[in-house]
Amino acid sequence: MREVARRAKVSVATVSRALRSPEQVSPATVERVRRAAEELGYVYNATASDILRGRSTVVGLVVPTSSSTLFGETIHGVQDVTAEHGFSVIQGASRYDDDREERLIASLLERRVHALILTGVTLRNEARIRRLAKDHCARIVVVWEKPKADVGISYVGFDNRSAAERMTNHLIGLGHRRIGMIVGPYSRSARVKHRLEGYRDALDKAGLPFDPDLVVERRPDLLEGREAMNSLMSQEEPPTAVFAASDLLAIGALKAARLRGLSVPGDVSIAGFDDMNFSAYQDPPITTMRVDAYRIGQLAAQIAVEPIGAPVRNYCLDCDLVIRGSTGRYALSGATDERLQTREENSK
Amino acid sequence: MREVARRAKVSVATVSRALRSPEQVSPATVERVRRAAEELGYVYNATASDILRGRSTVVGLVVPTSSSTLFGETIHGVQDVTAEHGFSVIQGASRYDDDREERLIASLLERRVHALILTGVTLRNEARIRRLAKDHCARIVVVWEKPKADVGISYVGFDNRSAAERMTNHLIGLGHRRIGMIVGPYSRSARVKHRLEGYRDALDKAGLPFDPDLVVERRPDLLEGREAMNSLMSQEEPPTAVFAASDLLAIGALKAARLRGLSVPGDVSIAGFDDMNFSAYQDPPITTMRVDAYRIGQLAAQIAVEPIGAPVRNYCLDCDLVIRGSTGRYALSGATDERLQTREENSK
DNA sequence: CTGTTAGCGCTTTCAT
DNA sequence: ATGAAAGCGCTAACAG
Repeated sequence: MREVARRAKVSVATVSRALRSPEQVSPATVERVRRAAEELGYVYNATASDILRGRSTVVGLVVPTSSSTLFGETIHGVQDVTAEHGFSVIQGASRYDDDREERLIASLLERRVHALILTGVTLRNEARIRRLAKDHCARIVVVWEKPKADVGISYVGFDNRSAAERMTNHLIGLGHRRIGMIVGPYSRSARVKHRLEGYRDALDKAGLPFDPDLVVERRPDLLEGREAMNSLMSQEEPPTAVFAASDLLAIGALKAARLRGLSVPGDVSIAGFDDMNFSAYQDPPITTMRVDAYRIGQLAAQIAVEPIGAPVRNYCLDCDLVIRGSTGRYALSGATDERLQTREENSK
Repeated sequence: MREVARRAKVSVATVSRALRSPEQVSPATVERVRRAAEELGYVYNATASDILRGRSTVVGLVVPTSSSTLFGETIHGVQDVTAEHGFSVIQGASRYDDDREERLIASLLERRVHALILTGVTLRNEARIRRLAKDHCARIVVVWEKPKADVGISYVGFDNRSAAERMTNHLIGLGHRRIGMIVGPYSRSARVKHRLEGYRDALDKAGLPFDPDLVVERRPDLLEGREAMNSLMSQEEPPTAVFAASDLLAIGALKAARLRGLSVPGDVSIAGFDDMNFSAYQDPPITTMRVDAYRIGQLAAQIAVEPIGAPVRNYCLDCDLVIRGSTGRYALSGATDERLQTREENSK
């Protein structure tokens, strides 16, 4: 900038003004400065500006994994809105690891992010986050989850408990009485814990017994879904329907069913959660709970870019039950056997 | 920091030293400073440090989309390696849009990133990037692509052309003579263009005619894959095998085949590219070309964190042909008809 | 309209 | 081992 000033024969202050608020400077000077900057290949230093003005135009975003089409939509939502406001996004993936998440948050704070968008709150980090919010040094937004109402933190989420209850009710309504559940790490993530609670509530209200053997906790990925399904279906009295708390697990479960020669939904129904883009493309397409991941990102970013003192905001979004081919009535067996055989021929 | 200094009754310089290089300070003072910092809830400001030292510990990463399990792996690779070196990652998604990409790169440069990791080079931005590399203001790494050798830019990629040629040869080897191709935006992305070239080369070498009607250009997503397949199979003389230049397109194509009552690979073979985690979970599992996306990210990050003056480095990785159930010999029809019918019953 | 000056939070000589 | 002072690239307040 100094060089630009010298070349344009003005002071650095004028250069700054010409570039950032041209209306304060005479057109001729603006033009001269612009040309000088151009010729020297000068690029503005946003960091220096931030530091001087004691603010920051970066937001930090922590997701469980970057390798998910779902959180990817949230990321896009965040990027689109922040970009409009001239913010950049530093992103990190916790990979479902507490230590990594902690290090990530620490490094984001050292970068002096204006806001922190966190996907969920782990039990371990909850206290810490609350302290951060207190210190008012950064805005905090929790997404994909609706924390207990009294926390005083902004969030953009939906009611995981009631959504899971609705899905379970769908299966109960189809006549299923033994319903298995495959869940992510509920001991770590409130989001997942609430889904499990919704499942239990639905069973309770329908007067069905809760059988802990029917609940399997796994890391949310395809292979784990497959293994979980195998372990469920190997039981003495296997479930007739399985509710996977994420579509990733559901797709894995579907694969396991296929390899075992089970027809879906003829022999066993499978339901997912999230409505990932892939879910409609499975065979059969997967019944799931649609969540507007992009919208979550947009709203979170809107909250994030507000000034530090702005009020806490909460959005609780709706989600939609999307009924597709992977769930069906219990016990219309009979024709199943024959279908089963050809099925095995078809699949690898 | 000033406050910490006051509380510990030392100068700011000592605070800095005590925190960053404790060996230069007496243990007692270090302890006093540490405690003071703790009590005041002081957090280090990495940005200020960067600006003073005239360097930067942030790298910029531009991917086509954040919503892809594949680029997600690359992102993880980058994050893991950069984190080890104390760098943060500002990430953006171009969404296959030139303007957005340009704005993104501009904003990253204003943040004074130490390095820029770019997924591919668009024709439009190639000149610009070359200029950036010349200016030596940031390290540039191109990933997922092997640019023309003479460019003088670091890259971590693989030979898209020869990989596509191998896949096409696989199909030819199975007896296919009419092979369709569904490609991403090859007019924009060299990566995609090379895949198309590989396909053509394979046809040429096998003495098969190139029929432009058999090549469909689409945005790489599921729905477009489905539509592309429909348009290919509606032709008067449809292909007996389809090579989709990404697994996303292949999965979409598979869905289209299913809905049309076509058996895969009985009636038509489908091959993909990338080996996304979902591909093995389709029915039938998809034959594809495996790319080590995580490794690409790791290597790119290693190059990125090197000092500005460090040499240009190039890595050309291998990829593996993974043969699964979606490709098969041409013309073993006959049994197909009957299979077809049950298939229609099964799928929704 | 433009220049001068002070200073953001930190690190690094250079003294002591 | 510690402190004083200069300065990174930029902007805001104040003068002119």
